[in-house]
Amino acid sequence: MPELPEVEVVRRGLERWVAGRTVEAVEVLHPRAVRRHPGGAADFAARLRGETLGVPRRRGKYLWLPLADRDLSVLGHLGMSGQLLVQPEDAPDEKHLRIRVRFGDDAGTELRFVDQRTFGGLSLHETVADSADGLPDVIAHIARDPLDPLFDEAAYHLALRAKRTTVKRALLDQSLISGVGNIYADEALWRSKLHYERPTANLTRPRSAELLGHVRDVMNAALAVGGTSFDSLYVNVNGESGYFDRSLDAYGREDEPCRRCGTPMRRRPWMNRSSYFCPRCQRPPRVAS
DNA sequence: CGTGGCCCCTGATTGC
DNA sequence: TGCAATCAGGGGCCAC
Repeated sequence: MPELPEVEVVRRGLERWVAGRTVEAVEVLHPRAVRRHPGGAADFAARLRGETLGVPRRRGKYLWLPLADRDLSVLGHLGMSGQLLVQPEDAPDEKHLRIRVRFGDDAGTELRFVDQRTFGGLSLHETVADSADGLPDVIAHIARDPLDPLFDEAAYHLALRAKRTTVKRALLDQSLISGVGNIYADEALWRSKLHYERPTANLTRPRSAELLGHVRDVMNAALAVGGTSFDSLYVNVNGESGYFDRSLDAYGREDEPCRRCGTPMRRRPWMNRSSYFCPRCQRPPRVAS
C-alpha cells in the first residue's frame, strides 16, 4: 500500500530517470488503468505520443508529469498496488503490466505502470489556470499535504473545528489534508493518544497541532528509510515489502501489547477497513457511536 | 451542502 | 482437497 512517503520516492525516481525524455509510443494493456482519462485508451496513447515529460510533482498520493510547452499533465495515482517502474526495454513483461511508455532516445529503458488490483491509473488533464505548480484540474480539490511547506496549519485547525465528524475520518479527508492513509492515520492517532472516533469539533489547537506533528513524524520517518533504498535503475515502490512495517506501533498489531502500556491492542471494523488502537491509551469519546 | 457509506478490483488467507 | 467467503484499501460518487 503506497502511502505518501513511497509516492515521494517514486516521484524522485521519475525525476531522475524519466524527466526530459520524449515519448515515442504508448501501449495501454488494460482499459481500467486509464479510466480517468476522458478520451479513453486510444486517445491517451495518441495525445502522449511525441510529448516531452517535465519534472514530476506530487500532492498527497497524486503525482503528475507536466508536458513541456503545454498546459497538460500526465496524472498518476498508484491506488492500492500500483507501481511505476523504469525497466530495460527487453525485460519481460510483469504479470500485471497495464501501461507501457516507450521513449525516443537510446537510453534503453521504458516506463511501466504495473498494478495488480487496478485501483490506480494514469490520465491526461489540463492544468489549473492560475496554479504555480501546474496542478491538474481534476485534483484541484485535493488539499496540500503535511510535508508541503505551504500547508496552512491554522486553516487546518479551523477546518477541523468546523467539521461535524470524527478525527480519523478527518485525517482521511483529502480536501482537508492529503496523503494520509489508513495505516499512518492509525499510527498518528496512537502517538497522539486519540481514539479514532473522537469528534473533531472540540479538538483544541494544541491537540490538533500535536496530531499534525505526529503525522509529519510518521511520514518523515518512512521517507528517511524509503528514500535510501532505490538508488538503482528501478523506480520502485513495493508497499508490501515491509521496509517500514517493523516500525509500526498500531497498524496490524491486534492482540499484541501496546508499546506504551502493554495492554493488548484491538482491531475494530471501520468503514470497510480496520482501525487499530490501544483501548487504554486511546479512550473512546463519551458519546461514541 | 455536508456527511456517511458503498463499491470498483485481484490475490492471499481462512473456514467449512 | 477444493471451493467459497473474507479481507485489504483510495477515493469517486451518490443518497440522505
